[in-house]
Amino acid sequence: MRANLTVTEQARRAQIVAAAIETIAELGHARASFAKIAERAGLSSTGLISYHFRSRGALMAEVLGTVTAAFTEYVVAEEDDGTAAGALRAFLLANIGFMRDHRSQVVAMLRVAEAVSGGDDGGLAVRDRAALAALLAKGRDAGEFRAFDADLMAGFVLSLRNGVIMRAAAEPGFDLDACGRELLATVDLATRP
Amino acid sequence: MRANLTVTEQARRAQIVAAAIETIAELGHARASFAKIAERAGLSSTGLISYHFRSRGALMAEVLGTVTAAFTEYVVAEEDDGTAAGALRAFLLANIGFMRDHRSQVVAMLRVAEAVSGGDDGGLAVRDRAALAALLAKGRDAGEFRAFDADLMAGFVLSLRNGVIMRAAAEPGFDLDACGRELLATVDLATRP
Amino acid sequence: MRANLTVTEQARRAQIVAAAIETIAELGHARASFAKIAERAGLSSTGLISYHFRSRGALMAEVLGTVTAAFTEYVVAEEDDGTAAGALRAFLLANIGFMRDHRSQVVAMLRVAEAVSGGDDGGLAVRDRAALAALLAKGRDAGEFRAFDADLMAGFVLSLRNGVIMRAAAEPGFDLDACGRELLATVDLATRP
Amino acid sequence: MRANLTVTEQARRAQIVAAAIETIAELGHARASFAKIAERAGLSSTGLISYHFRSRGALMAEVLGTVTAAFTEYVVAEEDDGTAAGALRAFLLANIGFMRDHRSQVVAMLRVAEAVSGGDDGGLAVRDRAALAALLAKGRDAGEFRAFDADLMAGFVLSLRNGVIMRAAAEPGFDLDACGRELLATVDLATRP
DNA sequence: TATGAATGAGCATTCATTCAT
DNA sequence: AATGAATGAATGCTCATTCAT
Repeated sequence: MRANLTVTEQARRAQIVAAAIETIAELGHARASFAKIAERAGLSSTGLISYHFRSRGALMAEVLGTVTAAFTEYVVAEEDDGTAAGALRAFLLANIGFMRDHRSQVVAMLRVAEAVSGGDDGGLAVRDRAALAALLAKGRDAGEFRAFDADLMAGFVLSLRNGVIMRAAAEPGFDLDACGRELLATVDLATRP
Repeated sequence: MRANLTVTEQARRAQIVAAAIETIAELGHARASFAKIAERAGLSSTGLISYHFRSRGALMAEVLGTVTAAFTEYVVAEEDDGTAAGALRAFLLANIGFMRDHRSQVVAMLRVAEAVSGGDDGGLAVRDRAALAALLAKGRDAGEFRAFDADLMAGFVLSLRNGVIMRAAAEPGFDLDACGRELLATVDLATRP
Repeated sequence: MRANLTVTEQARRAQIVAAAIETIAELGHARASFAKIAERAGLSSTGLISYHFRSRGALMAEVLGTVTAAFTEYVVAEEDDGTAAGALRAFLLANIGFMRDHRSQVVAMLRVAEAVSGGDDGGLAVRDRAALAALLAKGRDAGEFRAFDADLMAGFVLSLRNGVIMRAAAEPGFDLDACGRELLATVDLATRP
Repeated sequence: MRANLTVTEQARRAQIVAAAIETIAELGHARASFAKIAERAGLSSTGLISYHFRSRGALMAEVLGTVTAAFTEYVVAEEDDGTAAGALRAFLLANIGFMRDHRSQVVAMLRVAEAVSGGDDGGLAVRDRAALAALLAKGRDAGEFRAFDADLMAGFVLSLRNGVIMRAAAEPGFDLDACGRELLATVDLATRP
């Protein structure tokens, strides 16, 4: 993580990661071979990918990390009124917005997360879910939400988000905004006291 | 096509499909090679799989079809009080029950669906979602549900179900019954008028 | 080891092992790639080697085993007058004779043994040396040999043999018979009481 | 060629050769890649090795030459009573001593010699053997040794030395001194009139 | 001199599929 | 219907070497 990377190296890595993201979003994790990624990136050899990334897993981890970082930055920018309910709404809106602006990244992220851990969205999801569960528990204990199991509800919310993302990715004319509104209403009804 | 299959042929296909299901559930779609499937099925050659299935895709389609048929049969057996809300509850209960009784089949189904179409649960999902949307629309128009977009809500419900399934598959000690109750309550709150 | 192998399989394996032996004898262990071995064997693909041998290491082990077995059979056929000194002479003559008749095999064996264990002739050598040391100790205790350290002397004898083999392999016009006579005389002088 | 090297260049070459020697002694010739050598030398790029050595073979030749030169210097320092038998003893003692003091260098030398020429110790060995054979012939003709074939006997002596070296390198607790005494006694018996 | 980036050939291995028997 | 042998494309990865700076 330390900034031992030169400018050129950083640029190449970013270029490879970007090509990987697009390839994974289009073909899925398993079919996104080094050859396909190199072709998309305009590299002369798959060896260059190996030169910049220790292994396939390291590249995938970087894909995950890159998208996660971009998403985190995006979420932080969302308005937040201090309530748990507001934070939940902001989280969902951020997801919808991020999906609209960074479609390939989001899809690639889900695809990699699926493949890496074998679960719906990987070991990463455990951390994500724990954070969301903490928020939900806080709101529930403050009386903003009904008495649900926070961990299960966090799983539900993430499942809904994942479903929306994959559907938006799969259906060309999908109305993301309308879906976002319906999603907000649904989650509100499911969580309000 | 169908009527051409001898009894032996049908038995062999079923045996191969069963082995494929278990292999996919354990290793995922990408790592479930013919070699692994043949080994689990006790076959002496991967050639036999190719002999009975035109291609890998055909085998995967059969896996999907087999699980879908088993699930449909399972769902039909559920009690149904004639209301849309009752049918929705029955659908969700059937899913939970089917997951408990046929864990490998369900997991394999999701894994294949993910990989085959690139969507959250494949082209298959479109048909599934349409049927569920019809049910939801019927209930909504009858005043049993609130005024939601039936297609979107169907997607939400299926996403929730998929999430529960994958989590139950991934976490050994997961309490499927408790999750089922929370899921029913959540869906009820999200859909009631 | 069990005879689960069909006739065809055994023939192919033998063919591949033979090609491997010639390739290793000519190029050495490191440069004897599957591609070179397959080419020499007239195979259409390196995949066929992987089909018949679990890994490169397994092929090399088979090479070692094949030559060892052939050598053992050869040695057993040598005359033996019952004395340790006679057995030692017989062992050396068998080595010389085997080298003359199976030059590539012997060279390949040494090359593989070198590479596999990193030593002069591998973990295999430990067993070989132990057996020879036992013979030497028996002869020494019976008064046939002088009072040497049997283990060290066994190493000396094997080193001499290896040197002769490698030299015979490297020098086209090397007079193996004359060398054999000199070797016998030398070992006799070095071991007699 | 030689006079063109600057002090800096010579220092770099020596540094690289030293790292190569240690790497080869540890991993063997085939696994001592430029990457591993550069890492051990603390170089930032394998390109630097290629910059200072025309090819991998040139580096290996330098490794051989460096160790040979160091060994020659070591041997020359040994006492010598003027007789051939004394010189032979001194040669063997020098080998044992050099092995004890410069283990990595000796092992690397044998490893490279094996790999480079395909012989037991390479084309280098021919020169070494010729020199030793000349000494043995002189002693034989002077009546110090028995009537052997000097060239063959030289090969025997070098084989014995190589065997001792590789064994000392491979076995951690090997008693080099005891082995040296046994070696001297054995060679004495094998060569005395 | 030295560096890091790039190159492309080469590696063993896995894979679904084909085919003769 | 079933087998095992064979095929060749594709995989991620390592390697010595080249080159612009």
